[in-house]
Amino acid sequence: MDAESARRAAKRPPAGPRGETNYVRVANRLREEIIGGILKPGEWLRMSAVAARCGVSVQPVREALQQLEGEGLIEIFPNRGARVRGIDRQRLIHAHQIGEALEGYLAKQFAEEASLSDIRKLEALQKAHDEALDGEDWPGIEAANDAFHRFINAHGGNMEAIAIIVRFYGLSHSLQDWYGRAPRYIERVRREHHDLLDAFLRRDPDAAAAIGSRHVRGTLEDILSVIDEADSKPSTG
Amino acid sequence: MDAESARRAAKRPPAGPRGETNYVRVANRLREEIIGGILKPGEWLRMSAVAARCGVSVQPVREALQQLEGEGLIEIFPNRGARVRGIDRQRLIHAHQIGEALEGYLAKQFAEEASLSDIRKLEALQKAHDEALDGEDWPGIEAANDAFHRFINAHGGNMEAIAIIVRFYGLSHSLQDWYGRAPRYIERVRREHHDLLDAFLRRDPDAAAAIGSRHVRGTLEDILSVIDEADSKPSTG
DNA sequence: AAGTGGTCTAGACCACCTT
DNA sequence: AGGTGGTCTAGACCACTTA
Repeated sequence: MDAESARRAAKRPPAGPRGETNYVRVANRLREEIIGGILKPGEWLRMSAVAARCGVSVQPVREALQQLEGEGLIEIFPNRGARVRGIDRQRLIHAHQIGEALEGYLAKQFAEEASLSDIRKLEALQKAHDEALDGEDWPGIEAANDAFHRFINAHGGNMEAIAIIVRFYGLSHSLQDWYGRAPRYIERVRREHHDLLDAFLRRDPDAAAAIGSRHVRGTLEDILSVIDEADSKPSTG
Repeated sequence: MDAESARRAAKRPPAGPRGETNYVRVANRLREEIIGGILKPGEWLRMSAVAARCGVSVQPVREALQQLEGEGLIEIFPNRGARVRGIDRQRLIHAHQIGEALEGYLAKQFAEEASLSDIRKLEALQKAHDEALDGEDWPGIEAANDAFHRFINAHGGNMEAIAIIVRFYGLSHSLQDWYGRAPRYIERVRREHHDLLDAFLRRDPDAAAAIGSRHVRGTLEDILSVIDEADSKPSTG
């Protein structure tokens, strides 16, 4: 007896115990697995396999996949199948250009509109980042870095812009384990965060925009150099 | 006999004559109708009705709707239904902020990288815009304006950024019939296009970025003032 | 020519709302 | 309770790829 039959025989708790439907649950699960790197870029998603894994029929899976394609996470080839969208060099560059434009804009907006107490809160977040850096606490570094940028970006309340940025970070998230530990990268991030804070305290929107943009551009350059290095000597495990 | 039965009885031209599947066709059709303003913001989409209208069963419609939700065009409430996403004031502002950031960035990039012959082509596009303006040829004005901006934005080849901008223009597209004909708006657009061209010819990326951003911001301000005006005296038909 | 796997339909099921 | 309309499953169908 397979998992599905067992589930169906087990009375009737399968369909949404709460307000959740199956296709939403499947979409959430696949989204997490893609962003978390469990499902690798380029990997094919066979619908019947996903359906079996989630204990549902194929149709809710199809709907989840359609949603994820709309979000840009996978690509569906009609009558062929679906696979996790790869991140080639071009797409990485484009994503970071978008991030450059948006994070520059949002940093400028923060410089114009943030209160002094907002800036103090941001300083506290950066203090946590500095401490994680000093302790070489890698998960802590990533969390503190995310918190720092999220505080700036979310300040104006533009949820749509944040969604775009989050999606773009999600893209390169699976790469962070590679490039994220280079000492030069780490120290550039620390310095630029402090430069940003200075610009905010000086109330200098143009400087904040320039630093915010350059911050993202620097990340792209670091990633590309790590990729190129790995390409030239693929022996390194 | 209903339309669906008739279609199925008619031999076998229903399923994709080419490489097109039904859910793709339905998604494209709904997307066009939403962006084109045929389906109004806030309107509910009953799945069985859409299915009947497109001559398919309800399931391809569901998949199309999931995709459109992923793209942000509609919102789906599980077990309730789907409706075209409304554009409230907040969302309009947020969309234009994103456009401001991206179009500024792309104008800067164009100023840095475009060849002289590219700029000459852009001048020709603006000449067409000017002539449409002088002739008060409203469809021509809109087409020429789109062509002008598309030429700048597409120059760097960042398809993802263009997709975001197109989506954001699609949002306010249905409003253009209202605000688009105000003489002051029209003349501002003409002047700023020429300012952009000047900045490109001077090879001044920073000026191009500033003008490109202000161009979008000006559009937002015009739209908001028209909306506020309509709000304060709703008698105008 | 068979196999694999995506697509579509019909109908059952069930959540939510109305009476 | 009944109605409306969204959701799910099973199986048929078909496009595309193997021999």
